[in-house]
Amino acid sequence: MLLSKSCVYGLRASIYLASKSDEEFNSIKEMSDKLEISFHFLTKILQQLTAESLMESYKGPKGGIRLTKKGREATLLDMVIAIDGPELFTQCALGLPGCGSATPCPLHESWIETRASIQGMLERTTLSELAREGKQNKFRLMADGSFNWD
Amino acid sequence: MLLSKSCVYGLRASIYLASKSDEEFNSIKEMSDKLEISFHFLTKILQQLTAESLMESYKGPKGGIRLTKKGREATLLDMVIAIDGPELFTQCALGLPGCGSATPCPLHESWIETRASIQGMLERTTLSELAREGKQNKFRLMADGSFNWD
DNA sequence: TCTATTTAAGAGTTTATTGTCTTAAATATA
DNA sequence: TATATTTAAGACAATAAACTCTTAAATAGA
Ligand code: FES
Ligand code: FES
Repeated sequence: MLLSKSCVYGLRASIYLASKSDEEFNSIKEMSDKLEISFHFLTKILQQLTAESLMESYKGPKGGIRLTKKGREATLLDMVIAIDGPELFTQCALGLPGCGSATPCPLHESWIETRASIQGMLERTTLSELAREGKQNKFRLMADGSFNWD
Repeated sequence: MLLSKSCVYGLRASIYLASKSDEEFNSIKEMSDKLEISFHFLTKILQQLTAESLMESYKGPKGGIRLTKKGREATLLDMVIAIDGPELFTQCALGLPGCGSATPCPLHESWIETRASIQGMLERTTLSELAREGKQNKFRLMADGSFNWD
């Protein structure tokens, strides 16, 4: 799979949050219910993102999580790298250490091009854009189309 | 990672075999030594490929493995699908079931395009080509450049 | 035929990923 | 201040991926 499950969950949550008001803290429990993601697992992933200042959380009643300014302006690539790390965009397609034109493997030329196209696609896409389009076109954010963008 | 380790090992072995004579059976032990891949693990991966008629093996002294005609004409995509399955090229980037334009997620349009570019890159590249170029340019097939194409 | 060699097959182990559960810390509100 | 609510943190469990080991089957060559 291109992205880990953690990453995919993190992206879905990010898009969810991007579709919400900037100020309000959103309950993780409610989000995990709506997106059908394990609550505790999602919490851990979001903690990674708060550690990277892409989100911020607030404890207690009325508490929850929201995107920071940085997070709202972030691209999918930023989120992916925060969760899965940059390896996908730096590593050799054949898993050899030190991918580079100095010591290319047979796939190198093709791969750096394809890799750049993956990266470019993630870089071009901002969370707010995605959330806006998702809301507008009622794209789904969970298995069945039952997700409600409000 | 884009491809599983099994897949990457399988690809490296496939390129290795493509650089060898069509008729001779190549010792898996020798190949696993040269490519620095666990012998038993590699054997299992190659068994998958023989099951798909991309390779054929022969037991006993002077035994080994070689590409079939089908295997020699195969593209990287064929090898990848034989080992990792077609999921990478059919599944939703957000892991939602049933990726398709009928029930798109917010990433769908971008992803099918990028996915096609990955597939295209693997499809364009045949094993024999890769082996020929690798041999010619002494591209590396293992960690250090010490691999010898003969 | 006997032995050594090599792949096949399957059980078992280790490690990483994914997911669950419990307890602690913060905080709003009664 | 006491309680309920919510995230934080870490231990724990289940599953999957990666890797190892053992035994069986095929076969070349002595
Ligand atoms: S060295 Fe293999 S892709 Fe760059
Ligand atoms: S439905 Fe998500 S990528 Fe197609």
